[in-house]
Amino acid sequence: MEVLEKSVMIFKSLGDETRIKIVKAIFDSEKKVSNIATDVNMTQSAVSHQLQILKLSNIVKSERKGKEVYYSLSDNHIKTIIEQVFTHATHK
Amino acid sequence: MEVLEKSVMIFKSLGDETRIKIVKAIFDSEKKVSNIATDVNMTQSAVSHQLQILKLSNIVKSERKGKEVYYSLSDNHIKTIIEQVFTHATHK
DNA sequence: CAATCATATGAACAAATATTCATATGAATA
DNA sequence: TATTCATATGAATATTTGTTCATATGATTG
Repeated sequence: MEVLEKSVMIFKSLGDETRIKIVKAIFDSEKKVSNIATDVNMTQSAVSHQLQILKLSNIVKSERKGKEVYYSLSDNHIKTIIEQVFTHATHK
Repeated sequence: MEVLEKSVMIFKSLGDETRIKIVKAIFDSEKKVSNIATDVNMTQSAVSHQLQILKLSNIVKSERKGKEVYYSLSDNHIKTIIEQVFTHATHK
């Protein structure tokens, strides 16, 4: 995939209130799916679907630990991007 | 509007191939609508609609000069954000 | 001030997307 | 190994979104 397409995917992935909430929920530390669902007040299924989208665009990564799957941000670069946008949104 | 909502708007606005192309077209210098339309190979109307979305989320600003309206990025912060995402997309 | 040029906008249609529901998969444990 | 727990996934539906077409607005110029 081209850089432009990938960039669009990243923006698109973050351009949804549910997904931004998910990202915020795991911003500082990994969480398992059921806890994320509680945090963002959505069904397990809906959250799982959205997590797959975030994963496909390399925004989050996952790690299975026994029965549970833990999700976290894929790297610090993503954090920087999100913080920048939050800052921009704050001052405009 | 809340910061989270505004942030979603910014991401959503940039999460579309047409709009990213528009943003790229005016990345270094302002351009009038008709020239943007030519650059991104779309109708004037479609471009104008998308420019309104970009404007609503404070990504671009506009200035009328006679009959023509020139669009440019609203500030350097937006540039930084886009460059960051492009960099991330390049390395993943 | 009528005509023309540039851009904006509303409505309609088509395409993309999010959520729900039912169920499948995968792992632990009794 | 049958059951239970946690997560993933497919299909269907409902909503959102992008483009087109027709036309409106705003500004220049003859």
